[in-house]
Amino acid sequence: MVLAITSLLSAEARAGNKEFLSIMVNRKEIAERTGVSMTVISHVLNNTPGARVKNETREKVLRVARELGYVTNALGKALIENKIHHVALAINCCDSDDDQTCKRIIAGVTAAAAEQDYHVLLCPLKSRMDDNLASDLAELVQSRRVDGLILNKEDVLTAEVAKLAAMELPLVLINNHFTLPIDQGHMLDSFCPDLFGGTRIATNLLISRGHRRIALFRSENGVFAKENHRGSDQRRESGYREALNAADIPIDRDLIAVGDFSRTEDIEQAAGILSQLPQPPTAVIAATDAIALKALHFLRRFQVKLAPDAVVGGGDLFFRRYLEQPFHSLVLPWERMGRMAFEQIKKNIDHNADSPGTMTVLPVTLADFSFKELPRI
Amino acid sequence: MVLAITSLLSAEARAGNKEFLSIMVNRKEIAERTGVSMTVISHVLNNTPGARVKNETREKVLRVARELGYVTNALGKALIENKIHHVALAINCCDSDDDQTCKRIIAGVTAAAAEQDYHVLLCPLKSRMDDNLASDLAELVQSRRVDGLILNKEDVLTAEVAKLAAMELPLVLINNHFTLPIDQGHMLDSFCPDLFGGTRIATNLLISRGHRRIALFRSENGVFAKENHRGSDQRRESGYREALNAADIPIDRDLIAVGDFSRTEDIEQAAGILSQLPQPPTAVIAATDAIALKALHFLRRFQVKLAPDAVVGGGDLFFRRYLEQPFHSLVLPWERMGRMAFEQIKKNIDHNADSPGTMTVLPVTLADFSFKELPRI
DNA sequence: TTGTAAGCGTTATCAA
DNA sequence: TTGATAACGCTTACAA
Repeated sequence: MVLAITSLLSAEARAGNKEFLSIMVNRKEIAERTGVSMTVISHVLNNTPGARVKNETREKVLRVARELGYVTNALGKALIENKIHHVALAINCCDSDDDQTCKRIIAGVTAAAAEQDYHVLLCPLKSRMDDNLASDLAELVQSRRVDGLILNKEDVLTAEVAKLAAMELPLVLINNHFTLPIDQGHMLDSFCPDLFGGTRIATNLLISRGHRRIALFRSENGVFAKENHRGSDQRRESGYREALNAADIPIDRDLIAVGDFSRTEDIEQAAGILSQLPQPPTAVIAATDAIALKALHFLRRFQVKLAPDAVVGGGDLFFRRYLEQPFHSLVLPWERMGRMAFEQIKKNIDHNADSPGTMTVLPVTLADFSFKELPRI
Repeated sequence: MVLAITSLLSAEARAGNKEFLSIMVNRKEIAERTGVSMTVISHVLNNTPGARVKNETREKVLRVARELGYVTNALGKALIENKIHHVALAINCCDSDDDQTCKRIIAGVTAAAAEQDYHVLLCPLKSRMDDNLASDLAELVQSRRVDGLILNKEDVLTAEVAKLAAMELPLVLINNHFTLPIDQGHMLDSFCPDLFGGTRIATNLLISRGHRRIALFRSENGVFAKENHRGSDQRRESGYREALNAADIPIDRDLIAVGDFSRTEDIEQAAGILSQLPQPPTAVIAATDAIALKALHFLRRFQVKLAPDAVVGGGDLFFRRYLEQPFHSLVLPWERMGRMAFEQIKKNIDHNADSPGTMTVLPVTLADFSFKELPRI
């Protein structure tokens, strides 16, 4: 049931309105009204550096342009300059709707773009569906709708990225490092959070609180994990191991839960297994606050109770502060990565001589959060 | 600290690569290789209805186009058709980062747009800052970067929307009904959730569980609330009152908490006041799950304990199911609204004769969620 | 069935 | 300091 109310206003009453298209002004009109040529008008409106225009003429043009409400047609301009000042941001917004990653990356990219008079075209991606990813995205550039691509997809097939890379179009990756085998040496600009360092920090925190049985919820991305040895969850596990090793705590494989934790069932199952261990964990590290919350929930149901500060999630989602059992979280620098990704693509667009390609790893920190603020009840 | 690794690959090794721009093919090239005129090529590539092209010619053109990897330049086409097949979605993504509204609207709009070969330009809005909103958005259309505008902003100044409306450009509103005074009769296409009905449902649910002291957290939007009598929180309060009246429960103004609940402090303060009442509430209704969670948190600190099913939030955020004290939530039809908004703007763009304008109210439902699944611990 | 040519709104080259 | 004129890549009368 949808309630719709239609305005009763008669067609005649609105008849005087011109269509918006018909009131759109072009430079020919300015030329006619000012008696100035297109060339000069162009110089005035673009403030062409090094073009001398008599002050009187300039002001006349500007005045008429303002009077007519003239706005430059970006398409005409783009056609000749071969730059429309748009970039595409390809990102998955729909799935795993329980975090803020996508919003924060979008915020970073659009903010940086706005500062340089760029606009952002949004291409929603489906999780783990790469059918025509490369060609769909390439087409956006080839049709000149955008000048370059920012691709945020962790679990993209290497072959698809390779296709894009081969096209030599302005491209920047987020959450995905792309490197061809060392002897071919091609590298794409990319930005990733330092999940190794972040997880080490998280693990160290828990160790410093006296925990020795720390469970790690670590995703397994199937085919993607197999072909990419630098997969994000591998990096997480390395950080975890590094911290335990440094503290001389033996690694117990049973504490490392592996599954597709975008599926709640997998979290429940992992929690069940952990709870059955002879010595269940006393602390938990999870990739996201969503996984942490669910893990905590299911562990509770399986009678495993953790201290409120014995959990570290990721993403610093607001809700973790207002739980009866609040927990720690890693701050992932999504906005900053978005900003940097735009700034890099802008460079690639401007000097389209291809640069060497840089892979950038950004620091992950522990969210500050005092548990004293929130006494347990 | 940012760790950056630059590829060691020498410039020479990559020297053979052509710039992507130089490999871009145009129709002149197809014409040369096939010996066919631009006209025919155009007919073939566009499948112009009612154009007869010899099959042999058609296949030759298609083959060469494919061989060359030809992609139509959308700018050239748009310049002449005066349609670029882009729409702008103006929406606030950054602030109040604790809900999914923005993501879900984006998902709806982009999905519907993709079905009709449209692309979406994202314009991030700042909360309550309307400086040049109308002229900034209008400029997107006037510069022909987009064919129309979808504006999602609840607390926009009426004057700014009126400016946009006056320009008669393709425009659709989400979360904002715009109506000029009845004698002027102008109405814009708009889509809103039925917050009146939704809140009535929520209130009825709590009444049916035996609650008679139901607190309502209802936002006050300052200047916007004053100038707009149909503000969303007014509609919420009406639904609440309607349900109580129908059940013959007297309305106690003390139970209606008013504040700017995007600020956590306001929630804390409201919870404090509610807890001091001679008869504190036994149930709570809040606009969003985020507010509900925080309200619950602070009420708990003020020693007010509610039953797990005595709270109704909004937005059906995942976390509410995994709390020690899970709660109900209203499902707001954001994707659907996004879809409908796109479909409407598409119509407005195509038949740009202006239509009467329709305001559409979409049903809000109670999220299904069985508390039996989750025994209290 | 195919081709010629004008035009969409801009910038750029070159001359005046 | 200004102005013709030719691009840019495409569509579309109109002609052949």
